[in-house]
Amino acid sequence: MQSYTEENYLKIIYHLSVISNPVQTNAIAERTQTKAASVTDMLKKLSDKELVDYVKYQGVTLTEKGKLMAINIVRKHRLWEVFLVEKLNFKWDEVHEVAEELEHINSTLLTERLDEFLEFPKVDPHGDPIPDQYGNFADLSFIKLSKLKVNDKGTITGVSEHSSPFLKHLEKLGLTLGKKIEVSEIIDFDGSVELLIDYKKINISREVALHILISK
Amino acid sequence: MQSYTEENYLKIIYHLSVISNPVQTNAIAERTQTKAASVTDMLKKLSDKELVDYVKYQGVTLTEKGKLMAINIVRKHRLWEVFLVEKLNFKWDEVHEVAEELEHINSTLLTERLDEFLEFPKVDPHGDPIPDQYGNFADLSFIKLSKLKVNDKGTITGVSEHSSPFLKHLEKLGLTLGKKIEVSEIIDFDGSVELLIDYKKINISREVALHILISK
DNA sequence: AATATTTTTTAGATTTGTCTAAATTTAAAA
DNA sequence: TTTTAAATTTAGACAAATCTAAAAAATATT
Ligand SMILES: [Mn+2]
Ligand SMILES: [Mn+2]
Ligand SMILES: [Mn+2]
Ligand SMILES: [Mn+2]
Repeated sequence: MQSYTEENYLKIIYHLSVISNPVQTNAIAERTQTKAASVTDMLKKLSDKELVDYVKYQGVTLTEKGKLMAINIVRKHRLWEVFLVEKLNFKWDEVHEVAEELEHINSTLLTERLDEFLEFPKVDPHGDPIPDQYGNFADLSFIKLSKLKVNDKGTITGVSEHSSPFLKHLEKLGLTLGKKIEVSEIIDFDGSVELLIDYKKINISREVALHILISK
Repeated sequence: MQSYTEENYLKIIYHLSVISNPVQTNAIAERTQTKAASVTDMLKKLSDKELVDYVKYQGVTLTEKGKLMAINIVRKHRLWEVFLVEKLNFKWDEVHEVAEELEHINSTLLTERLDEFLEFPKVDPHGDPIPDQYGNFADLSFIKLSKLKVNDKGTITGVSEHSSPFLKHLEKLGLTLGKKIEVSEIIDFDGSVELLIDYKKINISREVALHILISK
């Protein structure tokens, strides 16, 4: 049985692995809001438990066991986020802190029943994929519009924000499901994106781009 | 901000206050599964925080502040139990441990939205009253089945023992919330009670009768 | 009232997760 | 290839929550 703290480390290492592998001490320290020395202590502990492969001065990689645990925490986090938004009418920006706590409730029955209750959602309110109980992610063939580069083309296949103001805004801009778009420019200043749609150029904020899902 | 541990102490002191006031160190130690010495340490800490009035060698009483905190934890515990049973199809003997963890999630928004989602339940799956957000309990008038006389009638509205074996036993006997019963005989020999339920006679031990709550 | 028993508290130690400051290793720059 | 800088680890300390064993206080019993 892992402590709340160990679980947070595992999850953070999991997320950081996507960017760099192995994961460095300082990167973890920054995310956990602790000091490098504390991280070193924890890495030794996780290594003793065989949840990470740790090489002094190099960094850590999750073992298969550690990875499964991390994915399970991510699974719970995202399921709870769906619950909060779909059932309790939280806004997409209100769910994170609470999910950060709920993800540590350990009960397989609870997790699986929650999944069922939510009708097995594939993505969370931010468009992030929800792994199944075995740790497998459905291959989602869409990415956030904000991840596209200049000249990339694609089709709008979903949104990861369901609020009325947001949807109305999209509609007004002509950004509806099935529409083909092309990124014509990305403005460094504010991260906003210029799109080509229906032979017209429009500009959307980074905030909006983050919640539009694109498939190629 | 209270720690998980402090919250558990507050809740336990609250429950024990009903039986004896002030609450004694050993009683708390038994409930928290710790030693008396540990309890003494915690009582000093809670006293410093003005959550309890503590008199050496005498015991503790919750302050108004401490009592409100305790009631809020009880509120969350019972709301989550309702959620688990009503929405996730948990059985009434399966909810306790999970609620024991969920009760520590601190988010007013979450608690109030959950209350609303559940349509403001007045009692939990065991018939225990759910306080409102100000700490007020609806006046529920029930008595122990063991206090009934022969020929007394009533409806099962709660239980005062939440262990899984006990609850499963009741279920097997058909003694669930809402069922109407009548006392047909009280056996002097062992204090067991003969009941009329669904036109059938069943016999329950005094031990069981002590933990069934009846309203007329 | 004196003695025995129970209850509670103190003293000192341990574990977990954290910190600061100093030492060490690795990486980058001159 | 030295020298410098950055990243990481060790050493030693601390707060929270717990423990055991011994001392002290409150109750109960003769
Ligand atoms: Mn967390
Ligand atoms: Mn999310
Ligand atoms: Mn608890
Ligand atoms: Mn209950």
